[in-house]
Amino acid sequence: MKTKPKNNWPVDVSQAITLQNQLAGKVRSCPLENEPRIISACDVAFIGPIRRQKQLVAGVVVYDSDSGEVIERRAVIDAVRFPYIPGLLSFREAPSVIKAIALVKSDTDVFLIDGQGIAHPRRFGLASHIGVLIGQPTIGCAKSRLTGRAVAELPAEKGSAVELIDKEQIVGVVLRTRSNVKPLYVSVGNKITLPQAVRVVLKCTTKYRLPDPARMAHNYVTAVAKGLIKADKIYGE
DNA sequence: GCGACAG
DNA sequence: ATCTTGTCGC
Repeated sequence: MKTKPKNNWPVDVSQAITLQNQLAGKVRSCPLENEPRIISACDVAFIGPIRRQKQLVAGVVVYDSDSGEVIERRAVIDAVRFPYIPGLLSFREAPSVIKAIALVKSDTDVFLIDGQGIAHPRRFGLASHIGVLIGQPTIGCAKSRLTGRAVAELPAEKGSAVELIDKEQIVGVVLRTRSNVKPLYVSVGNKITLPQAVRVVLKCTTKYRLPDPARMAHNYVTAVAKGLIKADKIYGE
């Protein structure tokens, strides 16, 4: 019989932190070979009222940045197995996101993840964790700050960016994707450089704060969570 | 001990 | 993340 490629997800906080410190050494910020065209955005939505959220929806939207069209999209329903703890978000969302990514048939140049990459206390946020486990390029694209401070005042115009520094290290950038609107926090997830990550985010951001594929992924998983669209596969009971 | 804290 | 109405501004 065959051995199923299974990952060991800690159930304990100290074990989770130890694993992050261990896997952080596998993150690579090497340049992306060719110009990224196919961008796959991943996001998660929770099912039910705030108290009874025992399941979540993890989804992926494969986007062609040349045509602006969606090539493919997949979603899975899974059981929630870890609480939300700042700094340990990946243990709550990554297992399910990886299951959704496994259903995607199209090839992807880079994955856009809703959360931090190395802009994390242990340099191993959700985007880095997913990137290392799937061995693919990932970009951390968060809507708020986890750690670090901007080195300067961020101009109000779209396109402006200032470095995000944490403990003497440049861990990401605060990026204005829309004039006079709260910025995004972009960081390297895996197998990409920070300048390239910023370029990708700006390239697929048109009229909203979030990059188009990220926004589409968010709307998609929200619709599945509300039962308006069917999931491709159900794992959790 | 106090404040901060991705989704 | 989720709950939840109207309101201010381009």
